[in-house]
Amino acid sequence: MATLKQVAAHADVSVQTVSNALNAPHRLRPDTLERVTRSIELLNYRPNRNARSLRTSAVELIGYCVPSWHGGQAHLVMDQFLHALCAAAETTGRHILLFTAPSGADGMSVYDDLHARRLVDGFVLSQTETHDPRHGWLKEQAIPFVSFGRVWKESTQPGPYVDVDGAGGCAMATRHLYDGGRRRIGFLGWPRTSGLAEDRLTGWRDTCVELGLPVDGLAVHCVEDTFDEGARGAASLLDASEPVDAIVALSDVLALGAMRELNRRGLAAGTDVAVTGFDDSPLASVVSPALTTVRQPIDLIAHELIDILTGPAESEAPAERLLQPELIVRGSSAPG
Amino acid sequence: MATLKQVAAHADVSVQTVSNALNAPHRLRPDTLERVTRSIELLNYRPNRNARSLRTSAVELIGYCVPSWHGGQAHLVMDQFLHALCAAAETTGRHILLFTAPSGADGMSVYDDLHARRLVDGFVLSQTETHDPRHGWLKEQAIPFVSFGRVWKESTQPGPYVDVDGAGGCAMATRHLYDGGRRRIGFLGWPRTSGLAEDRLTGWRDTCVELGLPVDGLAVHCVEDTFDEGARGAASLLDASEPVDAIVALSDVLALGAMRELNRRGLAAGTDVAVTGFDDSPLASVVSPALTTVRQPIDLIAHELIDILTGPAESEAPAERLLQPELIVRGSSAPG
DNA sequence: CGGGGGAATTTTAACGTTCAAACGGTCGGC
DNA sequence: GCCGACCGTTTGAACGTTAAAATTCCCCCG
Repeated sequence: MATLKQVAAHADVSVQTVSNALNAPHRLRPDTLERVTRSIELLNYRPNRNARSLRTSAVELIGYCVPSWHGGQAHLVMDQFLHALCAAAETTGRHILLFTAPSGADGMSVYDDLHARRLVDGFVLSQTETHDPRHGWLKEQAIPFVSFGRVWKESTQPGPYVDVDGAGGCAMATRHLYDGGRRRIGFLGWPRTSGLAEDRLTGWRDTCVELGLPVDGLAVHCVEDTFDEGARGAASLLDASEPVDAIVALSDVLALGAMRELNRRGLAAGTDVAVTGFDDSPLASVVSPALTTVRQPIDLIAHELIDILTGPAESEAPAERLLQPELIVRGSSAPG
Repeated sequence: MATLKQVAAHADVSVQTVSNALNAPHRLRPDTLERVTRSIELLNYRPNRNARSLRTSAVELIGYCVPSWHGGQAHLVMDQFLHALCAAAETTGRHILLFTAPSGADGMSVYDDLHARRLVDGFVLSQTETHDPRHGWLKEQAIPFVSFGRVWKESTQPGPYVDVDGAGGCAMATRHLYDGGRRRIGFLGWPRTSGLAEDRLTGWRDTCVELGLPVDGLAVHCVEDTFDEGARGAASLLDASEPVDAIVALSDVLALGAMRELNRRGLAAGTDVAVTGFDDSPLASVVSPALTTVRQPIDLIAHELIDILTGPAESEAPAERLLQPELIVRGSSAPG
């Protein structure tokens, strides 16, 4: 494996000149640059990242804690997210380093260790939970990080974040259903302990109120994210004295459960009752009619995360970016 | 951030002694070790990985190319796999570095670059395709790697691999259905161009033949991995002059599609017609009755991959490990 | 033609670690 | 009481790179 020294010898210049050819080419006279470049290519030289990192004390690696799948609740879009994050990092010459850590405060030593041993420059956090201890701790340690997802139920966000406007997404879905002629729109959610669920619920409720649609008794809180719970929730909305003609679900899984229930009752999803989901997971396109759903702008999220993390040292206020999701209209929400 | 030199000064020994305290403690006299250890803890010293890597030329990082999700076809267990791989790597003090690369031969320069620039020691390959060019190329370049998944349709495997016995898995499922009293078992697969599909098909076919069950006309090749295709395939098996009483599906998605079709016809999955899937994806537990499915031993796979990659230099023959999957029996395959 | 000055290049030193060799001390054997 | 062996520790050098300072080069101006 060729080193800087060998390239220098070959091009008959000093080592530093070769280094400059790569890191600050404008400093070289065109003919020298040309000569050095040729030697570099001829010897197939690649800079040794470790030596570089040792000198500059920057490893160009970003830590990401790969979440453990706690019982059933899967992250159906995690592979998309990781791919996007990776691609975004690579546009800046960086890479993603994966690691595992216990959740909660117990995991902090892992973050600390990775940073102290200089395996990573900083972290991208996801799977943010209410009262997530990581943000405050990292900020205190002055370890660079950015969070995908807000720390719910905190008065102020410790540190920079990127998040998707869940309320806005559900509002879009609700308005879309209204535009399709729906006038009694139910909501399938999770318990209110989840900040994310609360956010999305708000989007549906506010929009309904704004449009003059009813909301009382139209929000169902499913206890877990399964087809069955979605079906059960849908059933209760359909069995009401005045049944719904549309359902906004907090997740694709709940939405698919609802569609199953419609199917079971001989109702056509998208014709008799419209349904929308959230996340545009791979499931959405695997059913028929295909599921109308709210897609998070994953590539943009990843790009913003990397941008914030690798951008100029944060000024006074940490960056806070709330991105708008996109409504993917498919068959399940055809006009009624 | 404390360095070796500072710890040495504090403990009043040489730098090398501190280094030995960490890497070869047996060389120190107990009292010296004790003293050095105390200084290390007091100063909260952590070895700088870059300096270490520069000296030893081993980065303790393993590259993994995060697959891009090509249109719909999602990797529902990829998050589990990544978590397991990460955890396995960490037991050896290593970590996973993610990257993206174009598929096919075009991506080889990325692998080459990562290795040449010393960002990784070696690679774990997955999403192995028929005639995958990566294995041969990496072997030729003498870059360490191990593959999850065989290179199908090659006479000999270039390099070490870990794989799951798909034929065995489907055989288990088939035998399980037989034991539950099923005597006419259909198979939902993919086109034969996929080595993986062929492997699983074989397991079903051979077992049926062995048990004296019919196979003619009982294998359907779905063109894509969707609920609809699964439903369509199931329909054709049910519409036959002599309908099936059980279905072995190549994937959980196809199995769920089949269950939907049963549902639509007023048949009870698990009672009237038994169904099994493959992968134990999060979907399996999200339906009711829950799906009987073949689970790949993900943790074991990850462990074996890391073991092979980080183990002693390969001897004559590269390691080849074929692991047995596990049948997860749930409601969808209740005895008929 | 000598000097000034900016551009191009080289020299020096350092980043933090580990390897290999050298060193000093202690002990047992002859 | 000297030599050799061994153990524990230190010294010197190197891994491959870049920042900063120093030097050389080249050209222009007075």
